[in-house]
Amino acid sequence: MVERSPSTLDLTYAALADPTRREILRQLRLTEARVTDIARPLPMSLNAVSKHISVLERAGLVRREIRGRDHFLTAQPAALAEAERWITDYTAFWEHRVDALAAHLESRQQHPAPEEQA
Amino acid sequence: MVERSPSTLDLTYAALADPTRREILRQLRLTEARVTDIARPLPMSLNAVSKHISVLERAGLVRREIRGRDHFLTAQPAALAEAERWITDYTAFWEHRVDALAAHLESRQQHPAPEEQA
DNA sequence: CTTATGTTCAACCAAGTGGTTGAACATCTT
DNA sequence: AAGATGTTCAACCACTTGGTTGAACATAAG
Repeated sequence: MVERSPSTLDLTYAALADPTRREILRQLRLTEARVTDIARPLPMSLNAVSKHISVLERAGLVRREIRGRDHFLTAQPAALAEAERWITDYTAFWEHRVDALAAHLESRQQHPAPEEQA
Repeated sequence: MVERSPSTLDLTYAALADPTRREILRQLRLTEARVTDIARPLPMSLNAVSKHISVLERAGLVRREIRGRDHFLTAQPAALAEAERWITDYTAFWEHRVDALAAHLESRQQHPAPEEQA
């Protein structure tokens, strides 16, 4: 019942967990686009797309610039940095362990410890 | 109503979107652990933790090995590869664009010489 | 055999998600 | 002013999620 507000990392990963939202981001790699432009190729209502965009916006992955009645969206790839770093740090930890294991095995192969057996 | 089954990427990002599950993964960096071991430091019931572990398992991020009554969990960092690649590919696209823009501006500023390549 | 330990299953609940439709609001065009 | 276009807001719905409790199941230990 503590209901803390979700962290940036939570929001980012949750936003990326939906294929429609990833598709929207992919669409925004090329250029900015209006809500309607983004919705056109997607197999759902404009309102549904509008909701997806809010999720992306809340996660900081997309920024909105209102010009007249049009809302132009641009992707904010920098917002992915934290999410990427979590994974790379995590896997880096493993690569270190694998390296250590490899080094250990190699050293044992070259100078076999007498009290251990393969 | 088409209700396709969620992709691996969906499952992975959804699994990472919860701080409890990230904490579980962090705990499993060091060594394998039993469900009870994982649950002990967490501020929720064992059953809740059991559910979180299922989510991680369904995403392939954790593997379970049953020995007697104990279920030993090990992290599977390789399962993060696809999720990481999506982000790196995405941001790489941007870095390319930024590089291209920088090169363009620089070449225009410096000289009519078309020698780009740092 | 009986009891304690480790884990899941099942039912429940409140809140969130991903979609819908219909209305409202804002702005551009005629 | 009137109409068309772009977008959000609000209500609704089915489903999922993250938590709970209580029971059941599986195995280890006395």
